[in-house]
Amino acid sequence: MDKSSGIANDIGRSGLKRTKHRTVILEILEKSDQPMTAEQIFLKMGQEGIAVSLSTVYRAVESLAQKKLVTALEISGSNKTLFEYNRKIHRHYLVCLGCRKIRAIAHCPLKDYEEDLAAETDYLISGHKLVIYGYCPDCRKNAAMTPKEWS
Amino acid sequence: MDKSSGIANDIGRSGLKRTKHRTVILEILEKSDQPMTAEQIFLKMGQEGIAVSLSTVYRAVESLAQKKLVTALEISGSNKTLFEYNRKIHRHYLVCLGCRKIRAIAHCPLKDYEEDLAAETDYLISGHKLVIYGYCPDCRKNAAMTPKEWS
DNA sequence: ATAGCAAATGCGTTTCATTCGCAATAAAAT
DNA sequence: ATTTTATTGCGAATGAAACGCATTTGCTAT
Repeated sequence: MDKSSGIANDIGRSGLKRTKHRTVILEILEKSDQPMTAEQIFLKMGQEGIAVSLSTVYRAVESLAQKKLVTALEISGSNKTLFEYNRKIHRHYLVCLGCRKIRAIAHCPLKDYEEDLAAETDYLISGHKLVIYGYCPDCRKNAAMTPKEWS
Repeated sequence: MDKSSGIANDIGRSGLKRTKHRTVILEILEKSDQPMTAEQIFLKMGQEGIAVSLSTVYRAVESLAQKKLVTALEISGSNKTLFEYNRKIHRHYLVCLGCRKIRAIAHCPLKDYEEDLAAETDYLISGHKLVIYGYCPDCRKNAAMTPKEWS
């Protein structure tokens, strides 16, 4: 079996034990175009015939997040934590208030701003989190629908 | 009693009943330089000798938030919702990862960016949420301390 | 004012995401 | 192969927030 590349090996290299469950979880996240909740991962594994306990999914995503293999997102509008495969690219999110789909934004408009802010406040800036809310093209027509809160 | 200005009257004008509890809660938030959790408000009221049920605090901040008199913040690092008096100014937050103090930032670097993004994605942009993380001047020296997660 | 009504409150209970304890199991180290 | 150590399963615990319902309080029209 190939041990020098792939997701399973990323886990090994991280210092975590390379278990079946963690491998599958990371693969599921890698394939998903949307961040997923622990429960969604759990259900997906069930569909794929992989028996796993929900606690294990929680513990797996937590350890994978600690090792930076996945990223945990807290995007309001749901009280559930979302997890996504860490593609090692700094990105932001555009959340559709209609269908709740999450779209990643590659461009970061804040690079320069952080420097200005550091100079102004004398803070040591570590990073930032930006989420933008709106309605996607498909949902624009229905934008009058219940505007779910976001702030 | 003055009925044409002040916090109590803001509540009345919002369509909510002007109750003692809601008035006190809004006053507490107005005086606080930090956003507060429901429980902090509850405790503060206790200190001030005002008997109130925690459920009531939750319901009060919820209704006040609905009427836009207070703003609910979900800043990760704690799973508790923070509430702040709505000073009707669009603002962002600078969270110190050391002492967890929250400082408001008046300048918003995203005004132009939203337009570009709308043009690029064909989304109807409603708003955004930006939180910046770092270490305040006091905490910089200890920046090596356990860096609490923020993403 | 005051009676009548809808909204707000208290208190206890419930929900729901997430975490934890502990015994059983599987992965890495020796 | 055997020991060591991390991971898993299961059920129970936690903790923030929501809820049901009986009671009380603020408004509003008389």
